[in-house]
This record gives sequence, structure tokens and C-alpha cells, in this order.
Amino acid sequence: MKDKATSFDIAYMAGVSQSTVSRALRNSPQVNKETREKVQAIARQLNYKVDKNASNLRNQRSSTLALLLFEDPTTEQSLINPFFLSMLGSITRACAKRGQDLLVSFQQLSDDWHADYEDSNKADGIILLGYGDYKDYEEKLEKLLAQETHFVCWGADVHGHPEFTLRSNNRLGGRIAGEHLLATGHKAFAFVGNASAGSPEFSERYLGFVDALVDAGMDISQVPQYDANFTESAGDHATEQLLASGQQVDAIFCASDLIAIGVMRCLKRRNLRVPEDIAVMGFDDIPVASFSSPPLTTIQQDTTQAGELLVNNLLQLINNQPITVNQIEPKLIIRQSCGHNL
Amino acid sequence: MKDKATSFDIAYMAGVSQSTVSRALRNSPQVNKETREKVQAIARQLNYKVDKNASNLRNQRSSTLALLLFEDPTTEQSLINPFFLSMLGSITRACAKRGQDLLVSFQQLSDDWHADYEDSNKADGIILLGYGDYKDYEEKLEKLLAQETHFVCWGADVHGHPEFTLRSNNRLGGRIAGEHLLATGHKAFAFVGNASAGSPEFSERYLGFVDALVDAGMDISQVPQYDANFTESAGDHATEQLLASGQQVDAIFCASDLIAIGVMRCLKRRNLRVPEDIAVMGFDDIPVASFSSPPLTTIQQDTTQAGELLVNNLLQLINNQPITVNQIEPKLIIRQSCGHNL
DNA sequence: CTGAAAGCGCTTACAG
DNA sequence: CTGAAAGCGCTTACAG
Repeated sequence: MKDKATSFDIAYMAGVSQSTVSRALRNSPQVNKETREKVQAIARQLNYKVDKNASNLRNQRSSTLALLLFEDPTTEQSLINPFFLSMLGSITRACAKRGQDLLVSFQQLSDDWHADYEDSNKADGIILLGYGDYKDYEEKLEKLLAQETHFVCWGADVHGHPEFTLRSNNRLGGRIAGEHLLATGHKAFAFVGNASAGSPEFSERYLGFVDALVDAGMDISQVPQYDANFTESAGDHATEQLLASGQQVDAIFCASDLIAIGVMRCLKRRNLRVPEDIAVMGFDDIPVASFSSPPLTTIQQDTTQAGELLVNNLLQLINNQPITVNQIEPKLIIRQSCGHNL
Repeated sequence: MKDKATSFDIAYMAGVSQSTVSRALRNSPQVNKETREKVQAIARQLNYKVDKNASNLRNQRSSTLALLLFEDPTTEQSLINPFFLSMLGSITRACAKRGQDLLVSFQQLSDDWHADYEDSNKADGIILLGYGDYKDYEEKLEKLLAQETHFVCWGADVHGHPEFTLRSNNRLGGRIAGEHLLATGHKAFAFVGNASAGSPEFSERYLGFVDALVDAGMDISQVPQYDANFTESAGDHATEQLLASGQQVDAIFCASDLIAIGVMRCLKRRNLRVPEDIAVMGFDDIPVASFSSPPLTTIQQDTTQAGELLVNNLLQLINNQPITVNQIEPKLIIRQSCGHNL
């Protein structure tokens, strides 16, 4: 390993002081143009790069953001939820755009992940992503709050700090789903997905769905809801229960695409056709949604936009700037699992 | 933001020198047990964390690895290849296991991504992942080599340094695919995927496939090969060409799952049944492979193992240790797209 | 416009 | 077993 050049090496070669080198490299306007160019030329020639550890130490900031992806250990396989995977991609891109490095880490919900990223100056702030029961989540959030760590999170409420959260307008998304199912001529509905306080996003989707049905004059007590966490197999299992109940249903709105895929798998096994016998609608628009058979009609969450906002908001927080956007808008993606509008 | 505690604060509170605090926190055996425990208790109480920038600066290493995911800009959408996404997951996990942080970055193949990660001491080494034409790739690799950067990469040869590469036994994988297609009673084959020097992995798969056919006494000149990069639409397009050629074929081996999915999409559009009319086989075993219709029979690359080896090998390199494993073994995953063994 | 100097928070060789 | 001191490579207030 050849020794790395330092600013002193450049100073020596350029015949100036190390201070001047430092200024020249940072394009300080107070350094003479010629000096600056000379210094920069030498730096380039030596393939010099500012030592990040030294400059971070000096500046007391790292230009690095940490992404904590926590997963519920109950998940089948160690497969990462595809929705979060898309998020990861867009966050990475957004960081690059903003000149930030991104430290990525996967955590079990049970771990002590409140994490020393910021405490140890490895990152200036933290982005939190993950499903799981939000109640376990809460105390960790409180801890971050107590430490005055800079952070933003997806979906979960931060007690007393709505600006720290970014989420979809889940309620509207649920409503749009309901309206589409109505518009495609369906009459007997079910919802598959947890709808308790531990799953606030799913609950909101459920509520929005109900909003649409109520507006259409339906009797809500007739709309069964089956619990399912965010997995395929949970969707499959819930559908078995639904079928076993004997309740007649011609459309199922699922709290996520993964659940919807599980639902369709069960329906296929039971020789029920989608959408002819039962329509199935998802939420998220993950990549597999377009590959399922039939391709899944769903409510899209724009992960590109979400990733950019998450990064942007965190940076605003770090720099003590106000945050203005905390919500992204859902969008109906019509494919084939719900039939056509009448 | 409350001020962070430093080792001096602890020293003051514990009534010892800062040197001793530093030693105690690192569990140095040369510090008295009582002193050590006292210091550690105070550290915990203050929620003290070693400043990474300072310790990295002092130690001249960062305990951080950088992952460069480069993507070919020709890719449809900004969708990340699912195979690399799985890799990302397993690399992240492997890093955590080894006490390393992971800096993630997406790069365009055209960028100057040889990257200053190591030069600027942000990372101790680099992991390279990505499809694209390996010829563009080569000169960047040479540059890394010239800089004596520590790095490992997936799939691509590093001139003169086989130990820097980790790959699947692609040739064996291709052979297994060929043998399975033969065993399921197929007789007329095609290969879809680039098979030029720019795509060494695909080429190897093709060669292995041919090996199997030759061993079965087939006339290779009868096996058409259609170019396709790693995308769905390339697979779709190649299939159109194949169909237009009029050549009769009852089995298509695809260089990747994504290609295979595109091939099946085309076949479905053309009212050809899979596997009854034409069998389709993929490579990778990405998550969507099991969701396609019919579920895809494919050759699995074990991403968990690959991720662990990549991290392990890079760490070996950084520590000047020898590398012993450079290849992972492919595995046949039988689903429904090739029919059953006879 | 430039330089000498302090200091960011650690780790560790040296001395005791 | 412990302490005083040097030094990792920067940035920037201060002085000129």
C-alpha cells in the first residue's frame, strides 16, 4: 500500500503552507486564483483525497446518513420486504444526489438498535424503515428523542413530533381502493390485514376503505376483516379462514401486495378465479405486483418520491430547517386482478 | 443537542487519566479490574460512545466497507436488479456479523466510480457488484489495482488476480440446466442471453449448457443463441426474433430469471403454453421466480453464501490473509416451467 | 492573500 | 498498573 498523500505533501510541493492547501482545495475565495489552481493540480496529480476521518473530526459532522432497516423476525425466510427494498434504492440515490454517504444496517426489532450511529459521530442522522408492531417500536423512538438524535421515520408516529414522520396518505389510498372495487361492480367485500393500533398504516387503509363503502351506502357490519401481518403466507392463511367462514365475498382488499399475492395463491388453490369469482386488490405496487397472475391492481406508494423526501427532511432537521412535506399521495394502478370499470 | 461526553469527561469523573479511560473501554488487560469496571459504569451512565472519526483517524482504519452497486443505464426503469438486491441484503448482514459498517452507493457504469472511498479513508475496502458490459468495467478495475485499493468483485475477472473475484460456477450451472431440460424430455433447444466476452457469466452458462447437449450427442449447430442483456424486455424481444425465425424449439434456457420472465411474457402473448409447448428455464432464483406463472424452474445462486464470502474475502485481503474460496456452487430448483422428469 | 498555531477525540509507545 | 505526551490529518480563528 503506497502511502497516501496528505495536505502537507502538497504544501511542500507547491511551496505554500498547509493552511493554504486546505483553503485552496475547498475553493475558498480568499485564496489567490493561481495558487489555488496550482495546489489543485498537484492534488490531482497525487490523487489526493481529503481524509474524511480527519475532516469529520474537525468539523464535527460526517456527511453521512444511517439507514436502519428493521425487520420483524417473524418474517418468512430472511427475505427483505420488497417495498423496503425499493425504498432502500431510492434513499441511496437521494443521498448521492445530496452529497451524503449512506450507512446501511439491518436490525431485528428486538435489538438495541437505537444505535450509536449518531452518538459515535458515524452519521449525522438516522432514517428508520420497517414493518413490525409499532408498539415495540415506540419506546425506541422515545429513546432517540431523549438523546436528541436526528431522525426521520417511515410510517410510524413519533409522539409529539409529526414532522419526524413521512407516510402515505393511507386513508385516501384505502378510499381509492374501495371506490375502484365499487366501480368495477363488486358488492360483497372483505379486508385482509391487521387493523389494530400496532399497525397504524394498515388501519388507516382499512378506515379509508370503509369510508368509501359507507359513502356508497353499504352496511359496514357486513364487511369482515381478517388479520394478516405483512407476509404472503399470512394472506394465504387469512383467506382460508375467510373461505371457511362461508361468508360470500366477491372482492378482497389487501393491506399490502405481499398479502394480496398470498390471497391469490390461496384462491387459485381453491379453484376460485381472479377476478371473475373474486377480485383482489393490493397496496404498495412492489415489483412483483406486475408479475403475479393475474397482474395485481393496487395502490401505488411512490418510493422514489418517498426516499427523496426522507433524505430531504432529515437534512432539514440536521440543519435546523423546517419540514414542510410529511405525506405522499397514493395512486391507483389498474391491472387485471379486479376486472374492468363498468 | 446536548454535548457529547468525551473520554476526558469520564476520566475526570472516575478520577483517572484519559489514557486509562481509553484502555479500560477497550478492555485492555493491563488495566486494573476495579478501575475498568468503574470507568465502564460511568461510560454507560453518560451514554458515552467512542468517537469513530477520532478513533479511525488515530487507527488509520475505519471498520467500514463500501459497496458499489453499479447499474447499466440501459436498464428499464431505475429498478435495481433483484439479484443484486438480494446480494445487498446478504452483504449487509454479513458486515454486521463481522462488526463492519457498510457504506452503500449506486453508480452508473459511466461514472468515475473507482471512487475515493478507500482513498479518503471512509472505507477499508470495496465490494463491487453489477451487471453491464465487463469491458467498460475492466479499465476501472485496473485503476483500482494501480491504486492498490482493497477490493473484491462479483463475477468479473480482475486481470492477474483471480483471488479478487467471487463467482458462481456458471459453467456447471449451465450444464445442470441442460441436463434437466434433457431429463424432462426436451429435444430442440435455444439459449437466450448474451454470450460474448462482455458478458462472461452468461457466456459460461451458455458453454455449460452446450457441454450437456454435446454429451447427449446433440448437434450444437442446431442450437440457436439469441442476445439479450439482463432485462425482461430483452428476453421478450429475443423471443420474438426466435419465433419469427421459424426454428422449432421446445425448450429455452435463459441466462437469467429476468430474461426468462420476459421470454414467458412473450410466449404467453403468442399463445404458447409453458411448459407444454415450450419449456423455459432461468438462472439466479430471484424472489419473483417463484411468483411467475408458471413458477420458474431455475438454477439458484446462493446469495446468502455469496454475500458472506464477499465480505469475508475482502476482510482477508485487508488483513493480508490468503483467500481460499472463490466460487459458489449452483443448485437446480425445480418448479413448473420445464415440466417433470420423465 | 497567506502562515503559524490550536484543537477536534481518540490510541498507544514510552516512562515510571 | 497508570499517566503525560505525541500524533493521526484536517479546518479555521487569529495575526499579519
